Amino acid sequence: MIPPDPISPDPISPDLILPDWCDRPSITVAPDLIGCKLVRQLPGGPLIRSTIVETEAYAPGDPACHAYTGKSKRNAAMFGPPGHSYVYLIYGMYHCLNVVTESVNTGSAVLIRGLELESIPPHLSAKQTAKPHRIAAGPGKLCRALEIDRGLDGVLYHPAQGIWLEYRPKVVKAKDIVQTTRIGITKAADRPWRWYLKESRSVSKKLTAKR
DNA sequence: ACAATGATAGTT
DNA sequence: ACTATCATTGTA
Repeated sequence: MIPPDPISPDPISPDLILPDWCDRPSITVAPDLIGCKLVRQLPGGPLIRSTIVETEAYAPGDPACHAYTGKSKRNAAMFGPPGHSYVYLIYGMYHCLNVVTESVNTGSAVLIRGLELESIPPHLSAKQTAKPHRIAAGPGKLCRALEIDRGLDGVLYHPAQGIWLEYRPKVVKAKDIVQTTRIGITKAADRPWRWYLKESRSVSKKLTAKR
């Protein structure tokens, strides 16, 4: 299918994840994104390549989903075409990055919660001393590391936008992925719509909070 | 356990 | 206009 954007057709890049692949239920796309690459080209800065190690699905009819009560200024991108971003500000200080799933006007997305950076970019080298593998462990932290804010809300995942997705470079087996309940929500907290790479040290939290 | 910090959505 | 809430994080 053709991306509904006025973006010039890109050179043959078989690794690039396109909107059509995201046009499926978030509960299917979320585990499929584990092991895929998120790449960020900072404007006038470094190229940051990373592996997605933790995701959560937010679905139509899901009380925890921002789209649950309908379209608004904040969540408009969720109702847009798949394969685009949805970025929002949370707690007044952190941003969260999503991949919009399913067709226009559906209102579903996958929250990216953890990234493993392939290397530490220069602008983060000061923080490198502590725990480099934790720099993008958590939805707020990864947006800070990749300089993602609402300016990137609703853009197509594509090199031309400075942010894109690539397919898994190698197979990820089901037994290497853990499925648990989602973090930080009160509504529909029992739905097991969070996935993470078992072996990764860049997962925000390994176990779901009890009680 | 809790403060930081501001936009959002629902209520007067 | 007012206010409770919030898909978080770092520090105590």
